[in-house]
Amino acid sequence: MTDTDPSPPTTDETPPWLDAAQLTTWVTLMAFMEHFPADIEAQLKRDSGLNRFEYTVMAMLSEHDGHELAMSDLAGVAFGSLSRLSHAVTRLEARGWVEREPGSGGRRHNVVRLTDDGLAAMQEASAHHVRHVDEVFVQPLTDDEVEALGTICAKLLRATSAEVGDLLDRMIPEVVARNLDG
Amino acid sequence: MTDTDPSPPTTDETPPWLDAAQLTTWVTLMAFMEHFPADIEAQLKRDSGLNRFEYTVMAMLSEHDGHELAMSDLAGVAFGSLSRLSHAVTRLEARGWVEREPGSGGRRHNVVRLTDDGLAAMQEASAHHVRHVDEVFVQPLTDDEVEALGTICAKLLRATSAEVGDLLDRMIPEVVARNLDG
DNA sequence: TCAACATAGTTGAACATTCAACTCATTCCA
DNA sequence: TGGAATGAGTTGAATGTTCAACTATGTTGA
Repeated sequence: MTDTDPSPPTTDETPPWLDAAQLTTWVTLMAFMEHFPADIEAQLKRDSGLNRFEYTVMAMLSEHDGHELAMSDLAGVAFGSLSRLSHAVTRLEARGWVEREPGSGGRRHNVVRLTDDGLAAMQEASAHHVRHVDEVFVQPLTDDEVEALGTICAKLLRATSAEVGDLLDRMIPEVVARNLDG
Repeated sequence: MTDTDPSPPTTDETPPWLDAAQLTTWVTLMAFMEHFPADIEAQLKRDSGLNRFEYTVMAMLSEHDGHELAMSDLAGVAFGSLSRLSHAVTRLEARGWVEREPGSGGRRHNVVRLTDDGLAAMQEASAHHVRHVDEVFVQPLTDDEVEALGTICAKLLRATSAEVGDLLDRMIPEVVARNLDG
């Protein structure tokens, strides 16, 4: 595989490292990945004692019919592994915010349901969260930037995993429908 | 505080939840924050047995004069807390890739230095990493998208923390200089 | 009908990060 | 000179995530 042509990149060989513009964005993105999620976590922890994953789990439950979802489906829409979800549900169960139930009907899938306390906690939590998201996401960006960010993240996500890309494509219309007229 | 005017938002009250476009991007961003860093981690772990933070620490050391940096400075440029860094350095030290040294000169700051083994490991690691970054970041995006992503992440970052925004502004010219002619 | 396999979920141990407590040197100023 | 206070760094316990092993149900096909 000794490639004697040093011209355009896209070969099997090591690609060149980033140019100035790419490097600037890459470093910014690294900083973003480190600090932005941590900021969201901190707000949730402070205001509701929940971490980001637990909040997402509760939010997804609260949006769905009967406030319940099968473990695997919930893991998918909350973007986590089944194991991570199982541990998280154990913690939420201990606080009385969700309960496990052996699969309704013939299905052997276990479902998780939000309790009344859980729903109340969720409403309280989301009031704070909405304010924070407004501050750190809605206010700083123009409409064009919001759109561009969505497009770019979707592309990058698809480059790392086609499955996640597909999951997102299926999920987004549902999320939008649930939130805008549910 | 019963607000009887349901018109424009930006008051002290709870802002409205996201519109369809914002929601689409927000969900995509949540998925991105969950999966993209995990994908980078997985590549580093698989190819070099390092996590993202450890890789960044070693990369920053390898770029600096004498391959050494004071703990606090290193924590800053690697975007982590001093405690996290101290634990990470303990792990890297155990593998013989870095060594601690009581502050050179009069200063009482401890410095960390990359060993020869560490530098070799880093060169091996970065060869794999460069290929992966090319695949999941450079190839999927146009030049305009790269630029837009940098701008947007910087804005969001600044909205969550002015300090991190400032740190980045100071850091980026240095990183670019070190990588393009060092 | 039985064995093999796949799917859904749980669990415990290992590991990384956070948090709060601590040490040690340095500076400030009284 | 001699404390407070400050900054740098370490440490151990608590928490959350991952990983691999495990259970249990369901499905397939000989």
